[in-house]
Amino acid sequence: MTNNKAPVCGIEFINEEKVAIVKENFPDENEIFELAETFKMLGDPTRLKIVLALLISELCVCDLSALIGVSVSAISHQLRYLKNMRLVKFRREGKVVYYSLDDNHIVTIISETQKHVREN
Amino acid sequence: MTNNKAPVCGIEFINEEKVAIVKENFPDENEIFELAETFKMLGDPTRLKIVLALLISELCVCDLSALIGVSVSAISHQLRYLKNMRLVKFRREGKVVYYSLDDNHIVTIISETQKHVREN
DNA sequence: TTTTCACTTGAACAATTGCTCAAGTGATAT
DNA sequence: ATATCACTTGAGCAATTGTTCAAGTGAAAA
Repeated sequence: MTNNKAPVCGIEFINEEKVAIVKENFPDENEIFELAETFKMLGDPTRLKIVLALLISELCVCDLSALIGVSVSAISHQLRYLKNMRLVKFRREGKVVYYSLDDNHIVTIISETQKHVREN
Repeated sequence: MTNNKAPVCGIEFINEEKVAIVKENFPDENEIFELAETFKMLGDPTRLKIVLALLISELCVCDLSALIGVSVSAISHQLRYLKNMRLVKFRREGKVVYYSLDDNHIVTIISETQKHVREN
């Protein structure tokens, strides 16, 4: 089954069997999409800083703005994103809204990735 | 030191001390940037599929194109990106270029993130 | 009730991203 | 030499992203 012509695109499959084996062991499309979504969520410096901060302590929007150095509005937009992704939760105390992490796995994901960047 | 006026932006710091403590325990700007870069790299479905595939087997550009269902050119562009990020390496065998993973940590990062998406 | 404060929200905008297309490279086959 | 094949590359383009700005909301103080 090696070196057959693909009828549609005209590309020769160098190794159809290998491709088939990989396909069998592949996560389903939906899981891949969710994996990518999770990585994308952490792939923006502002959002990552928010998560890193909340990893240490519960904080209000104003604190996060001062700490990270971007506008309250920008922080709020990103917090909504993270809230929709169910990574953070919040509680209201008078006028102040406190955000905290609503996830157990993120610590491990981040520390594993820290190992990665430190050893490269 | 709580509830002081910030002279510049007019925002009240709800908790300056807490912000200071977080700041002390924060990774430096450069590490945060590299962390975000790593997550961003895995945050695109096409690139993630390439990595997931190479996690199983060494493959050529043509195989990856057939497996993932995007053009050879698109795959090649993403492989260059991943090569620059030193996540993949390649070897030439005649006309065919085989790509494989050049990283040990990525397996752990991905499987930890799989736990995350499966339990949410 | 009115004002103030902490935050949210939607629109708008520039910057970035991932793709396609067409041309180009390097290695083998003819 | 010439052609073919596997892949690379740069330009161009539509879609997405992260931010700002201005207006709006909800809670508490005046």
